[in-house]
Amino acid sequence: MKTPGHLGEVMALDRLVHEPARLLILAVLAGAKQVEFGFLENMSGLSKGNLSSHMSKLETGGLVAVKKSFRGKRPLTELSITAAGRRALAAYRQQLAMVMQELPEPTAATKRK
Amino acid sequence: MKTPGHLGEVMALDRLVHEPARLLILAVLAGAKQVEFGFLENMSGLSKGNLSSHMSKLETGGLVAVKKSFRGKRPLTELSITAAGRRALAAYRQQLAMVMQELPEPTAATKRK
DNA sequence: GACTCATGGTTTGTGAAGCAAACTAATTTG
DNA sequence: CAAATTAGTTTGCTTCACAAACCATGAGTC
Repeated sequence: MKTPGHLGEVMALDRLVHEPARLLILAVLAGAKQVEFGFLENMSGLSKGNLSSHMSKLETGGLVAVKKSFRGKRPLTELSITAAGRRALAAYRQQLAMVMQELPEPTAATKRK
Repeated sequence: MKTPGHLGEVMALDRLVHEPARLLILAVLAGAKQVEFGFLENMSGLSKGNLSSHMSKLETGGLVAVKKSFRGKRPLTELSITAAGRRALAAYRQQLAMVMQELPEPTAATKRK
């Protein structure tokens, strides 16, 4: 037996995108051409360390491009979303939409404080 | 600086619910009073082992109640969602809805095959 | 010039998580 | 009675996410 409706889609969610910290990063990147590391750090509340490691995973997965350069004499890391990243995000969004259709609306029983 | 809109909500998602396998379990349980272990196993495609461990986590978290008995001479494990489980699922659903508002709609650039 | 502090990250360490495979135990079947 | 099925649990392995430590450069400042 298989799961009814589109609920089974939930098992196919892309874990690289599904992780909250990375989903946040991707969503921010989707709204800009290029974003600095430090901006993302402030925006997300992630520590530099965690941001760095999530960034590397997204880069390895090909969802994000990382460009390292210098601003004056200081290092500057900028991130941008790739075409594959946009596709992955769109696919994730779509699967999520189907999953949400199957989740029950809050009822009177669940609404009480 | 904080993240704009409701995007920051993504970092507050309940990890116990966010895990796909458990979300699937909760969604199924939300649609029935009581469900047998074996039914859930078939429905989800999870191995008994994985199902057992996710079940334990949900039980420990108080989102699910587990009732062990016998059917004839064989063990029978039945799961049901608790009130806390329904609330957690509803809260998750709601946060997810806010996150999805912020995710970009697929555009022409991402739509091509 | 030696110290300290800030900037911009990367590396390392650790506890927890998810999954597959092995195991337990009872029962039914050949 | 041996083999296979049912119904789960336990164990072991690999990966993960996060925090803390670390590294390198630059800018005061005494």
